[in-house]
Amino acid sequence: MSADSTVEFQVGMPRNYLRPALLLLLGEGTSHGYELLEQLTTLGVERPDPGRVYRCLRAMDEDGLVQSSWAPSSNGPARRTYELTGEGRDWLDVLSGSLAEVGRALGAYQRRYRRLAVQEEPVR
Amino acid sequence: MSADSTVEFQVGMPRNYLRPALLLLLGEGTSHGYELLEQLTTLGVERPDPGRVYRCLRAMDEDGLVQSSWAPSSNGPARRTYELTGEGRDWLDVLSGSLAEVGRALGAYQRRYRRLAVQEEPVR
DNA sequence: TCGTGTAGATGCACCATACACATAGCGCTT
DNA sequence: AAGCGCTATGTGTATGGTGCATCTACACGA
Repeated sequence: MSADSTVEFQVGMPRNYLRPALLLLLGEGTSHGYELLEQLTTLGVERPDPGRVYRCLRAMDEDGLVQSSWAPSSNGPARRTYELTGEGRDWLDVLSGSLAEVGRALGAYQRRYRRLAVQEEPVR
Repeated sequence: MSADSTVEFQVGMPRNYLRPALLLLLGEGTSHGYELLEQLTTLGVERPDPGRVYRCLRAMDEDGLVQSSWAPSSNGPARRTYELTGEGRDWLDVLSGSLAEVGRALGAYQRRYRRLAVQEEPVR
């Protein structure tokens, strides 16, 4: 960085990314919040907020995208396990399509950035 | 959609996408807010909010990422033209890197989604 | 002079996100 | 049995990004 940069700024994952991410994980297999919390890191959610994840799951439950049921654990308290519903599966398809569009836009960004980068730094 | 879906939900562009988008456009050439507003659609910002764009430009001006100056227009009111500074160029590099990471995560998402899609619908 | 396009800007409400914190079961050690 | 750490699920709340409405002002043609 050329300056000291008291400016701090970060870009993040797409808006409302949590829902499609959880839907995908649940599409891969029934699971519970605590486990999903760990698996989210494999989808780009660096340090998932437990509160947000649990709230999101409950919201999707109320919306009928997932179905929940309690299941005992061998080494801890009971778990609320979530299962993808048909409607949830449909939404997974829709949202993955939206994310694909976002991905394409980001691809366009990268191509234009690289074009800019090589023409400004032909040296090196 | 299988159900009536009173549920409406949309994923959007990455959080704080506007800043890197504007920095890229300004990297491609000095411009003014109203023009940038139109060019943003080419970077995935579907219906850019004028208020937000102007505010973002002013904020980057205060942060020293861009430099502004007034220029007369041939067919309308004067324009505040923005030019990328060295620090702005540095931030463009940083932010495009972050966006690349987001893009990679989205790529991972898509691969896993497709794997799921083909294994559940081997027909067709 | 009235409408339309250009150009820039403010006010504000909403909602996603981030962060802190609370609760509780279970196994293990002291 | 008490304390500790891990598992597991939540609630409360502040912050701030985002969307929407609105305002001003200039230029130009009908």
